[in-house]
Amino acid sequence: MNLSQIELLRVLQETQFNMSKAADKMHVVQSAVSRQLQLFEEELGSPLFERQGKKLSGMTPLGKRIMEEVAIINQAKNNITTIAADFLDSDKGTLHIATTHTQAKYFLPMAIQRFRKKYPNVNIYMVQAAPEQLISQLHTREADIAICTERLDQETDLVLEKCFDWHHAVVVPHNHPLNDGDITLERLASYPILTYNFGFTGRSTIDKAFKAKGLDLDIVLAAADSDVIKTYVRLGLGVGLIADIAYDAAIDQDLVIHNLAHLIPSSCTKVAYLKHNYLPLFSQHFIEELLIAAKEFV
Amino acid sequence: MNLSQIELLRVLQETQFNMSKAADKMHVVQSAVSRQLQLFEEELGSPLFERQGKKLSGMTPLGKRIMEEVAIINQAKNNITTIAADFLDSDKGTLHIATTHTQAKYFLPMAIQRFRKKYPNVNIYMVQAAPEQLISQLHTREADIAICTERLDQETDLVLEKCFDWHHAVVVPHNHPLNDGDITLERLASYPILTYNFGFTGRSTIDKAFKAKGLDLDIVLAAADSDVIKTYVRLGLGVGLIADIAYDAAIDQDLVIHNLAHLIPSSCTKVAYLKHNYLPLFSQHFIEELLIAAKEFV
DNA sequence: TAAGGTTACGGCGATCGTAACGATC
DNA sequence: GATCGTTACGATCGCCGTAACCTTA
Repeated sequence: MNLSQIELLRVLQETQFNMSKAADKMHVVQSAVSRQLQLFEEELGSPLFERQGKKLSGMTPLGKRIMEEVAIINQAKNNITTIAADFLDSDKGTLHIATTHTQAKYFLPMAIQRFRKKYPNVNIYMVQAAPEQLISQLHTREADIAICTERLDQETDLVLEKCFDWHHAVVVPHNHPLNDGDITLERLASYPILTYNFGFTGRSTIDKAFKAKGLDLDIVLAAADSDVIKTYVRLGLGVGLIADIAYDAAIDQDLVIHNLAHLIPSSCTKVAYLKHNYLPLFSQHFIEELLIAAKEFV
Repeated sequence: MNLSQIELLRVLQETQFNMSKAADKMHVVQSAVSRQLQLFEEELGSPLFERQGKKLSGMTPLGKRIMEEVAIINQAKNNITTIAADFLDSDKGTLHIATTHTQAKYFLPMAIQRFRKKYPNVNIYMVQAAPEQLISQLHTREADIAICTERLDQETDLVLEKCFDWHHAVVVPHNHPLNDGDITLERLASYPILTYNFGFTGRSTIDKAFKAKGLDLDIVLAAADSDVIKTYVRLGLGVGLIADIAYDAAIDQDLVIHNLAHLIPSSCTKVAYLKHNYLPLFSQHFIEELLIAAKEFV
């Protein structure tokens, strides 16, 4: 048994058991992968993968159990290199942040600006993705830190820290009838709606609130991006349901915002990272910066 | 980085940083160890060991931190081979039990006899040691399971399961004056005492009980072994303070036993094994057998 | 001088890449 | 025939062991 065999198992899982792709990822030829897998299975005495013909089609019960240990080993191995690098020079490195558009544009800029000043030699990569992909990016180490609102709570192998609570809001042009009188969910539902894609930026909370009142929404446009929504609100397509933090008082003067705190439950933006995963000091400091920025942000 | 380097770190720790001994344990020559350590430290970029001249004298802060990950990797690696072997044939293997004399002689026989019947192909090795060594034997994998009374509670990386409670008792010859009238700690303290070595079989509980009353014990003989104590009680050296479970009604007819349940707090025999350490099915069954035997035992 | 560690060097074997072949869609 | 995997074979490079040397108790 050796570490490349252990890593191979992880890569095979990531490539859905495709040896050729795994070979590419590991920078070796495909036949090397084939042989190493054979050797490893031979050493253990039983197959780890189910096979259909020659292709791998899944994992055996033994394989699944062993993957738990494999994941532990890979993480500890990565920790060793990270810890050592951090010890050598804790001001240098790379920070991969996975987040959604709304957070990247409205919440993160302040924290990132300050962080850059403290750590000019840290490269920041911002990975934008849908919330459901953020978690898998943590697991595949494409991202070190994930920041978002949805879908983080049920994961048991993540460390979560709350940043700030926010509410949804309506944005409409100045001449819109919604600007007169109280706003209710019923009134809102009578207009064409522009809001986030499902799974984005508290969309599930929106749906739940309307559903609880038996209201159907006429969603004419769904986007991952608050700015896209605002653009089409300006064009008169309907009323925009966005995060209140996505309204910029300076730029969005041509739109009127009405907070829906009393109608739709608040959402919470959180930062997440893998449990048992060593984060370099600068990453830990970035999280601190984030929490400070969050307090000022609300 | 490779697995033998990881294992080397563990072995170096076990040998108190002696490369020559580590080389022996790993079945390679000493120069190979020297080079592999150099290579590994070079790869990480900083030394893991403190040095006095050429000799290793301790671990650097970095080294200590990295040893945590090393321990995780080694354990997971061992788990992989154990799981695979267990999957191949779960009725075969080796069980290393570390325990003290009292448990081995008076508690374990029944459980072991039954276990042998179920698993005739499992080799049982009984490692006898002082309680304080049992834990380190778990860590070094000299033992899979430890059974004893003392010193297990504060360890956070062990899984503990309670077996049974027992009390201390006095054993004296038939003609001894203690056989007449009530027994008190004060009366006991007026006789020469024979009991366990410190650290063994609830000795600390005994000391605490007498100390609480301000009594000094005149200990004429301390042994690790209940039978040694009984032998010298028979020779008239004094009164024996032993575990009640170490009195065998059939064999010890020439001695009178008085239970001290009302004078000395009870002790608890526990079974312990490493957290996150995969135990083969037969080992898990042995523990179950142990718990059943414990219920019948009291 | 014994015990512990380093360095240089030669040999062996593990593992890789090339390449030809087999299977499955 | 494109994709995916296996097997055979030659070459290379990593790692070990031998051996000579260094350092400290």
